[in-house]
Amino acid sequence: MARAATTSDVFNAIAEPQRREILVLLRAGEWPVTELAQELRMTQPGASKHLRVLREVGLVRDRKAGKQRLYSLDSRGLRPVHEWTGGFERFWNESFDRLDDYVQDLKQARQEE
Amino acid sequence: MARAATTSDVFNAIAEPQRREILVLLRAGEWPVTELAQELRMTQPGASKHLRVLREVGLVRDRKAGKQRLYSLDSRGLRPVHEWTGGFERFWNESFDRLDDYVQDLKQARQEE
DNA sequence: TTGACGTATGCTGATATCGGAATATAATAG
DNA sequence: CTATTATATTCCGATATCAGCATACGTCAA
Repeated sequence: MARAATTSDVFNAIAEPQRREILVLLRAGEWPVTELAQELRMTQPGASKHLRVLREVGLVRDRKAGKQRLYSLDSRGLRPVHEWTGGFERFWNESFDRLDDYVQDLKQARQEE
Repeated sequence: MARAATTSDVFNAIAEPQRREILVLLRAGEWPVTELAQELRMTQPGASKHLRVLREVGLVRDRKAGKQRLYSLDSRGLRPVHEWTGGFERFWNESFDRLDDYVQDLKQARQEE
C-alpha cells in the first residue's frame, strides 16, 4: 500500500498547498476555472485537477454558467479538521507546557553530553 | 515532482490516520515505542517511522529513559492548522449558507434535467 | 456545421509514500 | 564480553502523487 488516496478524505485534500490556496481564494466568492488558474498562477489543467479533488471530498461545489463552470466554497468539511486540532488546544495553551519544554530540553542536553 | 514530502510540514504529517492516532494517544502522556505500537496495533518499525515523521515536523518530542525512548506530545505545531481552518468558520456557521446550498442544488438539478 | 472558447481527462515521468521483513544500533543485565 | 531487550534504519514492492503536455469534451455564436 502507498499513501491513502488524496480523494478519500479532507485531511489529505488540504495537505496540498495549492489546494489550500484555492480554498482561500474561494472565500471571496465564485470563480471560473481559468480566472482562478490565472490568479493563482497555475495551469488550467492543474487547477481543474485540484478542483476535482476538492469536489470529491466535498469542499467545493460547481455550477454551470454558460461555457464556464463556477466553483464555490463549501467549507463545512473543514469543520472536523478544526475540531480535531482543537482537541489539542489545551496542550498548547497551558503555560507549564512551555516550562516543561525547557526542562525537557535541559535534561536531554545533559544526557547527550 | 511528486507530492510534497510528508516530513516537510504539519499538514502533510497529519494527513496520515495512524499518525493522528498516535497524537491522540500521546495526549495521555509519555509512551515508549513498543507499548504505543501494541496499543495502536502497529508493528514496532511502523510506529518508529511514524514517530520519526512527527518528530521531524515538531509534533512530538522524545527523551531517553534507559533502554526505552519515551515520546510525548508537542502539539503547538497544530495551532496553525487550527487557525487556518478557523478562517473558514463563518462559512459553515452562517445559516444562510445552508439555505444557499439548497438553492444551488435546486438550480443545478433544474439545469441538468 | 464550423470555429472559438472554457474545461476536463488521459498519458508520461520523476518521486514520495506506506507496509513488511530483515537487520542494524543502543542500552542494560548477567 | 555476551545475551537480551528496545528502538531505528534499510531495502523492497506496490501504488499514489503532482506537473506538464496533448487532447478530448461541452457550450455557444456565426
